[in-house]
Amino acid sequence: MHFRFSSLNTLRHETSRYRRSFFFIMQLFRPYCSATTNLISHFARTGQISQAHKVFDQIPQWQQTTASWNALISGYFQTRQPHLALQLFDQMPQRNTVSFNTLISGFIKNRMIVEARRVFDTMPERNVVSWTSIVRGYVQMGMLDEAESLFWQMPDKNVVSWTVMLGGLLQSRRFEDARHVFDMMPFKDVVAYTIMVGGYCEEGRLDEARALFDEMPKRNVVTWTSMVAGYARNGRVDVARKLFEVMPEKNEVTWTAMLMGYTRSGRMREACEIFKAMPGKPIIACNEMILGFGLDGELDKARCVFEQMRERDEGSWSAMIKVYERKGCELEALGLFARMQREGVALNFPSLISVLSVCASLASLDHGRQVHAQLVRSKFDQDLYVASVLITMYIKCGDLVKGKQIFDRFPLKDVVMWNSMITGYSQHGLAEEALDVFRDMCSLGVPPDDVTFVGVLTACSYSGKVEQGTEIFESMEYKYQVKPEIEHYACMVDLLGRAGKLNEAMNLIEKMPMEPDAIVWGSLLGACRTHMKLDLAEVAVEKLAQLEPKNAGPYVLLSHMYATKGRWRDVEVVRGKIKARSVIKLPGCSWIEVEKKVHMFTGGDSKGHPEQPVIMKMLEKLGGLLREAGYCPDGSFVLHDVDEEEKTHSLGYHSEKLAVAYGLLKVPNGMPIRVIKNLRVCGDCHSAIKLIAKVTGREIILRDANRFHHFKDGYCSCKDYW
DNA sequence: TCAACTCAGC
Repeated sequence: MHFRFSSLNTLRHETSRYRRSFFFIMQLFRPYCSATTNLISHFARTGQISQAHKVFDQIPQWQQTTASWNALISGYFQTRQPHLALQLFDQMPQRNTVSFNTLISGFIKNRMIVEARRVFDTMPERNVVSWTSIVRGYVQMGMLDEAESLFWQMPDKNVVSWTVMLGGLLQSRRFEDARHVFDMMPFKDVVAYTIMVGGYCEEGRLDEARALFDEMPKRNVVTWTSMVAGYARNGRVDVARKLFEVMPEKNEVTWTAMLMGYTRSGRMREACEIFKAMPGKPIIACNEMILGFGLDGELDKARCVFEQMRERDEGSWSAMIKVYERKGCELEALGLFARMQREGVALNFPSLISVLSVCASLASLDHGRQVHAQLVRSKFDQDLYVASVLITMYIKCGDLVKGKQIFDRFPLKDVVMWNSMITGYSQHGLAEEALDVFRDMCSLGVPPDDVTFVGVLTACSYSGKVEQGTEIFESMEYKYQVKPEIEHYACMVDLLGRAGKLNEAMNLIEKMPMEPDAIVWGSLLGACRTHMKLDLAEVAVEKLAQLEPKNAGPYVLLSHMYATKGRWRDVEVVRGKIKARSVIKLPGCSWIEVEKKVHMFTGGDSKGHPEQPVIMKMLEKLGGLLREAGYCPDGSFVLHDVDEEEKTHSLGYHSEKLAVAYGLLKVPNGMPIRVIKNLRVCGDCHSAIKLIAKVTGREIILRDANRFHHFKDGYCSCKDYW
């Protein structure tokens, strides 16, 4: 390239021409300048920070506006790299107030309030945004006092500043103060109103929310959605629906809120209708459907939704896993968890929790350990909640030592963790240990909650500590400020009943401040059966018949009691009632089989029974497996035990024992089986497992409160392990 | 370029 300057004049002329054209070009490129800034900020906003930086590096320096620097800094904050953002800030050729504001809000986004405050204190000049940002920072950190003091110091406030403060007050449930601030606002826009409405809704103060909603001069989608969600969340689904129908405009969130109203109240028919009509079907809505179907027992439909999703997030996986866990499909849950990892989905909190629960109910220490290892790797194991679930898992799997180890590792325990340990010990019948933990907890000043007392009372009940249990029960309210709920009364009925103090148990029931439920009466009935107290048993059975008209279990128990007493006429009468209640008919079963199976569901055990359909499915699967093994060639199967004393076919498998038996079948071959449930291994359970060991040719080791039970070749040997 | 609002998960 070469230049030809003919003369100085020309040179001058040329130069000015060049200068003119330079400004002309600048003029031309000004939109281009803002276009690159836009591009950078777009990439930065969407988390593509490397793209943003690449564009920034490629453009000439004159295009690197302060705005583009700011955008880049904001991007680094957004991608959680505050150090890089700060580095960039230091390199900036010139900074404006926006740059400082970007820094403040960036630090706040990364929950670095101290750094944000430092910037705020040292920046050359502050505007409303700076003030609002820092107030918002304190609100976000829950430091409301700081937020308030700064808010009132603000030289001038705009709607946003007021709104931020209002949000903070509502967030910490200071409704009266919030209302005061709201009334003081010189100008209220839709957002301010919406926040107020949303705050009331969140608290369940629907009438106040509605009053404000009706009074608003203008509403937007968010306002409508808040109101609909408020009604939907608080069990007023039909009101929510009415509002939903008349909304001028709906978005994904609105639809999802409405859907949730139905799924949460178990109204799946309506939920389906909404889901079908919903445009776009966002992931959250799909996840909600999975949970709704699943917890309603429709596992296939839940899975169908899961499989049909175009895109899944970790919530979808955890929802499906949780559903399997809750419905007793442990292997399915583990299988899905494995697939999740194969497909490269990041481990996430809820699914790890579900899987741990699965390990606990499978009592599979091996799986449990594997999950534990993953928890350690992903650093989730430091979480107090996770640790509590881990403790429960180890204890349920019979590894009390490991459970205790984890428990001891946390110097600061929350009530949930204390409860895990107490409940764990009590389920093993280790009353002294449970009570020790309870005492430690109290002496450290951790206030026990309702769950604590269920654990403690159960421990007393299992170990026959009547006086101690009674004393604790009576001190609950005045000493610990925990109001006894129905489950505590049930524990007490169980405690007194087991100890043979049936009249006292009955007195307690009569004095209960609430209406006794099936669990309470069931506890009494169980105790009556143990102590052959017929008159009270009859009362309990009548009550149970009213509460659960379709449940034949109590009558079956009563018929056994009559049979024991030789009152055969009464047996016949009760038998009629059983038949009338045996509405479940399995294919290939005679009525008498059904009667027995119905008894299996409820087992006459004092503890409540899980969902019948799940047990039905278990029975069917178990039956199929046994049939395949040629054990029951006639197509029927009855796992029964002959009670030698009473000469009756007493089917004592309550659902949980059956679950144990079924769980055994699902553990893959070649894996050692260890089972511990919160039950003592008794004769009937033994025979079921013996049968399974024989049919499947497997060696099974079962562990209960005191012993190892070793099942092999249809025989069982026991040995103490303490 | 920076500041406010609605739908989950234990």
